[in-house]
Amino acid sequence: MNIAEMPTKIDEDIREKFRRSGYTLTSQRRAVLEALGETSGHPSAEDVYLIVKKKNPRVALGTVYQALSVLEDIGIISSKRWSESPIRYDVNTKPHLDIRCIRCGEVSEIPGVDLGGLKSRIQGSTPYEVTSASLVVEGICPACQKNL
Amino acid sequence: MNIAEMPTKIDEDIREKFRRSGYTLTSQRRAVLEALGETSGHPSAEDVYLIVKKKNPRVALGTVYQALSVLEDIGIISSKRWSESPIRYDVNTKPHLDIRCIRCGEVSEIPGVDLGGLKSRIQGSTPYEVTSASLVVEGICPACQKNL
DNA sequence: ATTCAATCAATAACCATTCCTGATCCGAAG
DNA sequence: CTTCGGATCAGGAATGGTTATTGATTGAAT
Repeated sequence: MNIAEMPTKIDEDIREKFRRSGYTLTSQRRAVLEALGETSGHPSAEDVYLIVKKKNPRVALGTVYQALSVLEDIGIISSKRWSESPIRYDVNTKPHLDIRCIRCGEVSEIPGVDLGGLKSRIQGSTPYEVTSASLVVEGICPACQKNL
Repeated sequence: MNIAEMPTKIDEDIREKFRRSGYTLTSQRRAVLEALGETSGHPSAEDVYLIVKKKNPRVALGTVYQALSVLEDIGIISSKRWSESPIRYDVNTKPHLDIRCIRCGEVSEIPGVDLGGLKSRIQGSTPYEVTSASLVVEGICPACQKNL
């Protein structure tokens, strides 16, 4: 597998999703997506804005919000909310668990927890039509545990 | 069991929690708590404010927020957050599931779902010290399903 | 009754996010 | 390659829930 192929493959995937959705793949939206891919963590809209601004100082914060909303709408990225924090974005769109440190704010993934059937188990106990069920997890990261 | 005893019993419980916490049980805080008890639903701070205002038009919205924060701090009430909604308050402090209708905003409890061991199961998969794990559930209520 | 900290009412400030407007871009059709 | 119209953009104002500030008021312990 040629490493140089990867970006092209990803591009094809993304282009396809944009085409099907009717949205246009603009340079700003591509820049937002790239910024999201560059960060190891789970950045906020503001974080993404600051990264994008380095290469294109003219982008507006509102544009970043709008781009993130479009990217999420077509299923290229996902978002999660915690109290005391702006919305965090993630290139991982598969159902998974993320935990946020209540001291330093860092978010990281928790692998290996089975979330299967959560929504359907809930659906069995309510007359509502369940559209989403997500787990919000908070804690104290190893670094902050040490620094008291 | 004398029905007239109930309010007194509740009062004792609450008085005790206030005394232990060091906060003072003021008329405003009592009014906020009573307002919460009167509503069948899961009111927002604003909802509570409007109810309290009927009997005491001089209370300030900020006072309601502060009272709710104190009541939650000492474990008399609980709160939950959904996107697209202000924080909702509840006199039920036991772990339980609530679902919010994404059409009309109504919140109601989902009984009969076992949440046991959720936190500890997560704790087993992360080096973080897990402090909270809560489920945010959204859906469409029966009434809104009918009205298209 | 007095006192001092806690609480209050009123209002300003905050912050993440959304909305608005006129300018700009971009792709489809000639 | 040009034209055209709708989508998108930059910049900035507006929004809405919540928190912070301040001087006045309350109330529990002397």
